[in-house]
Amino acid sequence: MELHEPELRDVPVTAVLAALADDVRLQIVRTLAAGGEHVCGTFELGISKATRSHHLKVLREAGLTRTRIAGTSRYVRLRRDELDRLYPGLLDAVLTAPTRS
Amino acid sequence: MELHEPELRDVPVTAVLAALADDVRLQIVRTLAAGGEHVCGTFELGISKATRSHHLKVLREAGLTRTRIAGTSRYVRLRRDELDRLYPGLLDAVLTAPTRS
DNA sequence: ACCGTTGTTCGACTTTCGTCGAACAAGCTC
DNA sequence: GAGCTTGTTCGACGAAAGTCGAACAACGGT
Repeated sequence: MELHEPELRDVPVTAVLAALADDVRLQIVRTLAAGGEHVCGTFELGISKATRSHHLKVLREAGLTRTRIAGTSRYVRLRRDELDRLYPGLLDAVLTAPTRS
Repeated sequence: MELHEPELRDVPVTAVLAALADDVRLQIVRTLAAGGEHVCGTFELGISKATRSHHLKVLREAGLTRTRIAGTSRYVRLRRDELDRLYPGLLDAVLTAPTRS
């Protein structure tokens, strides 16, 4: 399986912002921001696995996450260092924002 | 004319991000970031005035801009101080991003 | 009062997006 | 290999967003 993980500098800012402008994806990012790798299936999102797969794809193709395949599972992690370097303050601003349901 | 200009803290982060996640609106924000007030009609956007009006409304209702009415013109300005206070780094990160396209 | 300017609002249309069930692919275990 | 688990892909659907022309409203000037 070929995973499309673009260079962050090749992704339009608007695509990065659009990826973050969704409640479900923001919840995923918040979870990932705790650090480390997370298995796709362990997110508590209240959506179908098809939709979860879709959102994770959006995040990955926006350059926000990286995915490692191991067996039947996929381990996702936030590309925090790269994000902080290219968009300093962005992630922090989004993550420290109040979690209005 | 009643202008809807919400308190920034009452706007969901996702709405702020969504407002910024559009090329036309980002161009408007970049122009406004130069400082001062700008008359609606002076933006060079290559779109119809109906569409321009729509985008300015989105920005205003996302808490990003403030509009002052004077005669038949409207003067728009960026709510930079409030934005920097509530989302430190966000605007800078977006504005310093390469202007691809 | 008339006309031009400025900007909003109203359909209408097209495209994009979020969502799901079903089918599929790949791996693990027995 | 059979069966289970994990996750993606494929339509399909409804909702939302971007776009426009046309109509409208408000103001200013002559």
